[in-house]
Amino acid sequence: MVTLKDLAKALNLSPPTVSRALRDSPRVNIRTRERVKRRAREAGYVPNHVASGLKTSQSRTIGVLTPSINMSYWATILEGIEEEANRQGYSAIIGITVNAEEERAVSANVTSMLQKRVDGIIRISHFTDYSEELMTQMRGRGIALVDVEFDGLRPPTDRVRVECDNHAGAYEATRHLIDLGYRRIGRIDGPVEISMIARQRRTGFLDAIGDYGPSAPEVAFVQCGFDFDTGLEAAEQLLGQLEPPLAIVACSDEVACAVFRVAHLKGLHVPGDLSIVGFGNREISRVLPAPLTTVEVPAMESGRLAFRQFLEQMDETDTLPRRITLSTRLLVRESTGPAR
Amino acid sequence: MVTLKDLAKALNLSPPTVSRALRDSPRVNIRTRERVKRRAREAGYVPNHVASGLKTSQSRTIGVLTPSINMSYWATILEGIEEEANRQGYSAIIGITVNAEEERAVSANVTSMLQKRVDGIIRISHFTDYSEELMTQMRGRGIALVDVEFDGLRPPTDRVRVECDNHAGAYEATRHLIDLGYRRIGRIDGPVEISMIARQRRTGFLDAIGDYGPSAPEVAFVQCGFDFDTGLEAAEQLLGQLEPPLAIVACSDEVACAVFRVAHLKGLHVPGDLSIVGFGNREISRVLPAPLTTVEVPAMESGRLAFRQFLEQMDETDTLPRRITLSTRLLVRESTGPAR
DNA sequence: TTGAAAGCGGTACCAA
DNA sequence: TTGGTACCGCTTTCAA
Repeated sequence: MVTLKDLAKALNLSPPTVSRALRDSPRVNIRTRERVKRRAREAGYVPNHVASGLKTSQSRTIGVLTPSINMSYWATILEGIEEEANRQGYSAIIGITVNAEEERAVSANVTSMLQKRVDGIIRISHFTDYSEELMTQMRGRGIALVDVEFDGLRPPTDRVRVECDNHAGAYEATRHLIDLGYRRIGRIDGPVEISMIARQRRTGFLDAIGDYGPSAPEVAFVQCGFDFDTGLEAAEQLLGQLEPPLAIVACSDEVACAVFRVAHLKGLHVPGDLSIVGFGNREISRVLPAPLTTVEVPAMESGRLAFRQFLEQMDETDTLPRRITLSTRLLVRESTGPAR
Repeated sequence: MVTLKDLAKALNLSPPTVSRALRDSPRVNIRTRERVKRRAREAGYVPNHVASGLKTSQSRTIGVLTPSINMSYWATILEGIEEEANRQGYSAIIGITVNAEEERAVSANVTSMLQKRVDGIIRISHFTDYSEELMTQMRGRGIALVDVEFDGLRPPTDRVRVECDNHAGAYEATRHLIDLGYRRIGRIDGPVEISMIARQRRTGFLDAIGDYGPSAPEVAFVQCGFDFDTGLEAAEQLLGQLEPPLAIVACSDEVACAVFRVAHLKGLHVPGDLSIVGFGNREISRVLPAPLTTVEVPAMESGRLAFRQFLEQMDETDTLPRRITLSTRLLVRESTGPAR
């Protein structure tokens, strides 16, 4: 396995010179540079990033903490991070931090990332902040921190956050149904006791309703998680009422699917008998028998942006805390139609 | 930032002793060990894996090449790898290698992985093998190679492969429909010109039909990719026929969704007017208005297994090439019913 | 423009 | 059971 030293010997140069040449330093004669690079290529030399990282204390590696890589929303954010990181010559190591035991998982993963000397950590959709202990460690090591879609009730205000505009998204989705003429609208909320995102979406919904003043439609509320299974129960509650709503705003695409399913079981036609709006534009919403009207969130873009925020932090001497909110967009498809 | 040397000084010990103590070497007095470890904890010492990696030339990092992290099948495999890797104290760095330019993407990613001195590379669902150049590099560096769901027509026979039993899966799915009494079955094949998996599934289908001898049902074939969009066209072809089949075996869940969609547009009831079987048990198949009968493939398990195969290779002096095939299982849900 | 020496933070080897 | 020394592969002074 050829090393930089080997190269130097073969070329009759010193290691520092070869090192500089390989990095295109102007302090090396241009012809020497070419000679070195050609030789390196011929010899199949592969620079050892762990060695250079040791010296420079820059690993060109970031850690990414995510609740899952198997749900398209988070996975898409992850993909954005990954893509941008690779483009910039960084690698990402991923830690999966299942919600159930977020704290412990985070701690274990962060420890491992610290050992690998990551330059920064990006965290997707977490509920609780890092422990004080971890924060001390990370600050002491100058690790750049970015949060994407932080979902806890007390988001960290001293750092950089990237998120999408849940309020506006829910507002627009609701408005869409009202404009279609619905006078009685069902709302399936997310887990508002724990989730900031669920709250923002609810508020968006309520504000849309409120903005219609006295002519605002009547509202029926139920609540569940963001997932399909709890969504099923919520949908049954809502559609099991004596006079069920003819239009429903769900807190997520998964829950919208659940509504769809229950409607199907009850022989309700979508959108003829029931209009449904989801949230997220997950892949699934596009491939349903009747594609879902939903709120598109720029997940990939938010991942890319998060990485760029990390890079900026690396350059800055001190970072000013900030929050970046990405706009959403309503996608009208086939699950909503005019009220009869 | 406290280093091992700092610790040694503070404890009045030599660095080697501290190093051993931290790794629980029996060559260190048990009481010294405890003392060292306690002190390390108090001091907030975090071992530097990049330094130790430099010395031991073991990075405890693997590279994973995947076409996407955003489609549940591959993402699930990835999750399995990731999970098992973390459990064993490894990290994974991920390279996304879009099909369109697989070769170039692979090469760029592998180069970056080599620079990071990964101990091995696991590759998910690729069509073409590594270039000779890369193979030489990787062999020279003793990098352990594992393939999961290699999909090319000429799979590498000199390495370790993990895959699921596509043939048996398709066989069982087909048999299921025949047993339900269908006498005319539609088949939507995957991209058999390029994909081994598509071929295996087709063969499974054909063998199931063939095994019924003279009483075998009639068959109508169309073909597309594994994705929803091309599936749409295929489904239209099949269901647009004068006498369309009443049961369809699709090459993937995405394509099955497309069939569902087209059936919906034509006012066909599933499974009343049309039975559909998918392949993959992607999340989506579970949350459709009528959940899909499909073939479950143990994706998570195959990821875990792939990592374990990597670990075994690390231990072995020379690896014997092998192929490990995981069984599939038919999940009967609501998209199939008896023929009328 | 180039090179010598030192060191990044650990670990392996050998000696004590 | 412990310590001294060298070294992993590269980069950063500083001097030539």
